Amino acid sequence: MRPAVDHGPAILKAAARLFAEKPFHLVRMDEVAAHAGVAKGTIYRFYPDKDKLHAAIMVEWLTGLKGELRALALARRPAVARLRDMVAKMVEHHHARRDFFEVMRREEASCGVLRRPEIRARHRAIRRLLARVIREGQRAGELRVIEPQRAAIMVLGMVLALLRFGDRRLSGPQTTRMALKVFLHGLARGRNGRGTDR
Amino acid sequence: MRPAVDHGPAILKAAARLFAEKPFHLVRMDEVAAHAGVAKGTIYRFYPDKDKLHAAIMVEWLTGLKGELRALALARRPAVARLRDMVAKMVEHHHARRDFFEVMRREEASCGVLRRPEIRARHRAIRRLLARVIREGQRAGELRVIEPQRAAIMVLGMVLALLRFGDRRLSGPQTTRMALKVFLHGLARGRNGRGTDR
Amino acid sequence: MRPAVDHGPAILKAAARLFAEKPFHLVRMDEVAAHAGVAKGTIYRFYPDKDKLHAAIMVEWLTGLKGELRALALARRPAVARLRDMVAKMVEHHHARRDFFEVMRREEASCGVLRRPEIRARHRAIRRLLARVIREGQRAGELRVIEPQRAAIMVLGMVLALLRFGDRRLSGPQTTRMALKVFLHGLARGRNGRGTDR
Amino acid sequence: MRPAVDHGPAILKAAARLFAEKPFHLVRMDEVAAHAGVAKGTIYRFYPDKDKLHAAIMVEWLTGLKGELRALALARRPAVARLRDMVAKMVEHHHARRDFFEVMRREEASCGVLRRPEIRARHRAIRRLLARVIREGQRAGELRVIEPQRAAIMVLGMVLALLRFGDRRLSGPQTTRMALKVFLHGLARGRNGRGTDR
DNA sequence: CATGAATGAGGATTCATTCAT
DNA sequence: GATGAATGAATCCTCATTCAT
Repeated sequence: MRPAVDHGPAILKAAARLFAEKPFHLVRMDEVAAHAGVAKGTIYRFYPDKDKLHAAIMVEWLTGLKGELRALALARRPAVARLRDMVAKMVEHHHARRDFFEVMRREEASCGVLRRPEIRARHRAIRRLLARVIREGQRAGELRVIEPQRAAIMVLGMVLALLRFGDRRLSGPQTTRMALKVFLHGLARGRNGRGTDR
Repeated sequence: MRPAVDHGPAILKAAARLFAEKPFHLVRMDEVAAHAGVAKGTIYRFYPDKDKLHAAIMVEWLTGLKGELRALALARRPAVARLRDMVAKMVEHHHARRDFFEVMRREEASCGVLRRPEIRARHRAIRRLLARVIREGQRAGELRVIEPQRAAIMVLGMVLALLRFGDRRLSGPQTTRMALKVFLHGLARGRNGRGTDR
Repeated sequence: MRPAVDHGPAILKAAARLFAEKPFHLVRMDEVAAHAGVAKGTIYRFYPDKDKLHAAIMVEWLTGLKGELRALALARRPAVARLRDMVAKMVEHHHARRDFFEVMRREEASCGVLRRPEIRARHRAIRRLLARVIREGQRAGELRVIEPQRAAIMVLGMVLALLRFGDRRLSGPQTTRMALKVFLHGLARGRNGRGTDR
Repeated sequence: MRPAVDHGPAILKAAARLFAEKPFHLVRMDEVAAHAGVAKGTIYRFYPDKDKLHAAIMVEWLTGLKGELRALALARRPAVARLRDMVAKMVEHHHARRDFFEVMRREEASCGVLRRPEIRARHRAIRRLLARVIREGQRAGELRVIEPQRAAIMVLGMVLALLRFGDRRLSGPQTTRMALKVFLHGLARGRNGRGTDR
C-alpha cells in the first residue's frame, strides 16, 4: 500500500484557496484536485462530497479559532484587555489563513451554510465567548451596559468589515487598534456622551 | 396587441425571494419562473441570464437605497443627525425589502459579485456617502478624527451584522439607536475610555 | 413551445432494443438517446432515471400482455383451449415485441428486478391467470390435479425456455404446439405413465 | 515462505453470494474482497477482472454439474431413470450451492454471458447430455418422439422455473418428482391425450 | 410577446484496476 | 504474496438556455 501521506490538509488548503476566490458553484472538483496535487478520486476518500468539503474548511477554521479565543477569553486579565486580545487573534488568524477566513466570512453571510449545525454551533460559540467577556467587563464596570450578545455581534461585524474592505495598507495591529478604538470609545466628540474628552 | 404587462418586477421579486433563501447554485430558473407566475422563457426577455438576474436584484436595491441616502447625506443638518438618518434608512430598507437586502448582504460578502462593476460602483458610492458625512462631522468637530472610509466601513459592518444576527424582537428604531450608540460613544466606561481612567 | 410529440414510446423502444442486447450496465443513456432520436435530457422528462426506464419497459410489456391474457383466461371455452390461447398469445407477443419480451425474460430471472413491486405484481398476476385456468381445467376434469400455481410456473418456464433456446426455424404456432403437447401429455409412452388410467 | 493459502475458492464463494443477490453492476469489488476476507488487490491475483470473476462462478458450477450429469447420463439404466437422476442432481446442486446456481440461472437468461464461449460450451454440453438421454429413451420406446434438443430445453426450463418460483416448502425430491411427472405424463386427463389415438 | 419542450454542455461522483510498500 | 491508497476514465444526470409554435 501507498505510504499513507495524509492528503486531507493539502486538499483542504487547495479547496480553501479556490472557494475563497470564487463562489461555490464555480469551483470545480477537478481544479481542487489539481491544486492539491492529487487525483479527483482521492478528494472523495477524505470528504464525501463537494458540500462537505466546503463545510470542512469552515469547521477547520472555526475550531482552531474557537480554541484560541477560549483561552484568551478565560485569561485572568481585565475584560477590555481580553477583548483586545481576542480581536487581535481574529485579525491574526485572518492574516495567517486568509483563505479559510475568507470562506468563512463569505459563508457566515450565507444562510444556507449556517443551517449546518456543526458550523452554526461553532459560530455561536465564538459570539458567546465575546459576549461573555463583554458581560464581565460590564460587571466590572469597565464597559457600559448594552445587551452583551448584541455588542458581540457589533464588534464582530466591525472587525469582519474592516478585514474585508479595509485597505491593504492597514497592518494587523492597526486594524485591531482601530476596531477597538471605535468599539470602545465611539466616534462622538465632545462630552462623548459624557466627560470632556481630555 | 396586448398591453404588454411588465413582468420585470414580478420576476425580480420572485428571484430575490429565492436568492435570499438559498445559495445561487441552488436556485433554479424553473423555480423563479413558477414563483413569478411566468414561463421560463419570459425571464430571458427581461434578464439575459441567471447571473444578470442575480445582479439586477442588487442593482435595484442599491440604486434605490443610494438615491435615498444621497438625499439624506446632503441635507442641511448636523453630520451626526444625518448619520442617524442614513442608518435609520438602511434599517428601514431592510424591513421593507428584506429579500433584496438579504441578497445584497450575502453577496456583499462575496468577492465574485463585487467584481461586477455596476455593483461595485454602487456599493462604493454608499460607502462614500457615509464617509463624506463622517468627514464633515469631523470637520465640524462633531466627530473624532478617524480615517472616514474606514469609519464608514465599520458602521456599515455593525449595522449589517445587527440586522443579520440581532434577534427579531429588536425593532427597527431600536436597531438604529443601538448601532449609533456604540458607533458614536463606544462601550468604554469612565472618562471616555482613556483619560486617566482612575 | 414544441409540437408536443410524445417521445415516450420512441425512447422506450430504443431502450428495449438496447437492454435486450446487452446487460444493464453496458447500456449508455447516450446510446438510448441517439437511438431514440432525442437529446439525452429528453429521456429524463419521461423516465426519471435509468432504472425507471428499464423497469418501464417491463411494465409496458407486462401490462399489455396481462390485459390480453386476462381476456383469454376469462373466455367461455374449455380450460385446455384457453390454455392453448394463452400460450399462443405469449408466443405471439414474443414475436411482435421481441425486445420487450427479451428484457422481461432476462429480468424475470433477476432477483433485483422482481423486488420492484410494480413488476412483481404484474408478474404474479400472469402466473395467477394461468393457475386459475389450470384450476378450472382440473375441476372440469380436463386436467390432472397438480398444485395449480406450480403447474403455471412450469408451463411458463417451458415456454420461455423454448422461446429463448428453441431454434429460429420453429414458427410461433409450432412453438405453441410443442410446449402444449409436452405440458399436456408429457413425454412418456405407454399407459400414461402408469396404471390403466381408466 | 508462507504456505500460500489458496484464496481462490473463498473469493469465488463470496462473489457468488453477492452476484446471486444483486445485479452485476451493483456488486462492488470492495464488497467481494471484504466478504472473502482478503484485500481487493488479492482478487486480481486470482481473477483478472470483474467479468472473469463473474464468469468463473458459472464455469465452476457448470463444470461440476456437467461432470456429475455425464456420469448419470452414461449409466446403464433405463433412459427415464437416468432422466430422473439427472433432474434430481440438478435440484440437489441447487440446494447445495444455491448461490452458484442462482448466478447461473440468472445469467443463463442473459445473452451477454452466453457469448462467452467457455460458458456457452458447457451450457450446451448439459443440454446435449439431456437430449442424448431423451433420444435414447425415444429409441428404446420409453419416450415419445419429440425433437430431443427441444425436449431438453423444455425440461430444463421447467426445472429452473420451479426452483426459482416454486415455494420454499417444496423439498428437493418433491420438486424433482413434480417436474418429472409433468414432463413425462403431462397434465391432460383422459386417454392420455390420445387414448386409442387413432 | 409568451410559452415550455427540447437541448446538450458541463460537472459531480463512482469504482474497477494498479502498484509502491 | 498481500495490501489498500491512489488513480482517473467513464457515466449518469442536471439545468441554463434556446426557439418553434
